[in-house]
Amino acid sequence: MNISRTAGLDLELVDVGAPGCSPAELAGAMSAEQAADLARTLKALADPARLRVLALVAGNEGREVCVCDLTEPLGLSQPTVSHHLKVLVDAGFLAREKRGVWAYFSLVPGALDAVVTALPGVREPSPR
Amino acid sequence: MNISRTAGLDLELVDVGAPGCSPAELAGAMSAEQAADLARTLKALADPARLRVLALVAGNEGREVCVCDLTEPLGLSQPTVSHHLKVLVDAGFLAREKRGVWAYFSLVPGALDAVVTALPGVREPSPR
DNA sequence: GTCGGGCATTGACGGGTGTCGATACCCCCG
DNA sequence: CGGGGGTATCGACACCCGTCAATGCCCGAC
Repeated sequence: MNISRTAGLDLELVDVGAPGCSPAELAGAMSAEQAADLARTLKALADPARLRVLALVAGNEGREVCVCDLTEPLGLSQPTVSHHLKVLVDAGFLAREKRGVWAYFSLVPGALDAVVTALPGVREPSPR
Repeated sequence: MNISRTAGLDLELVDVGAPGCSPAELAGAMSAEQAADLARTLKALADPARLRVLALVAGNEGREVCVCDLTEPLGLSQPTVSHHLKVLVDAGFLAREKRGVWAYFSLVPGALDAVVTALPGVREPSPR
């Protein structure tokens, strides 16, 4: 869950010396590791159930949300919901706090914004 | 199996005092269609090769980019690159303009920003 | 200690996806 | 008109992913 990396988009020049269709080299390349990292994070978001989980948690910031609160609105079994929650926690979008028998989940502030900032060609979110 | 959402549910009578699953409905729900739609769009982004394609196209806004420009920096075969480009075009992120034998690709303005604003719990981008 | 219940993990299954080679398409140039 | 070259499509393969039932784990209640 290390998506709290510096979300600055550092562009690097790629060295394409071989002759292709155009002699000029392409700018704005994204490194393979950077792309794989971003893709992994986006894959965690690219699921209807997980998006709905995030929306539900985001819409109840004051009140904490546990697993059994989610199974019914999502229409999924408890193991499936638990699986999605684990994916979101591992991706750094949610925080799990286990109090007694219940597990409460909350949004990790700035996690979504970090993804947005890392996207190529997206305007920066409004500062502050 | 749980569509027993009887009308006239008392939204204000939320028993937040009791721990565990509260009987009240959660706020901030995202419709299933809305979630599926967003997820489909995000799946188009959640791939290292496609992210690199977007970065390459975004970094060369002035100059148009064709398929053969991308195969080498990506290290993928031409059919695979063509496939990824099709996915991005179908998702609305890229525009294809075929001039003669060559196919030139360019970013669709605002497509990425639209995704960002549809994300739950993300700040709005500055309208500049 | 024993029981009950909320949550996580496992195993299995079906469907989706990225990748490539081969091939078809199609437009420009001799 | 025929050939060449850039693209798109097809078929096949391996792999990953979402889902559930069954099961295990662990904490609080009695």
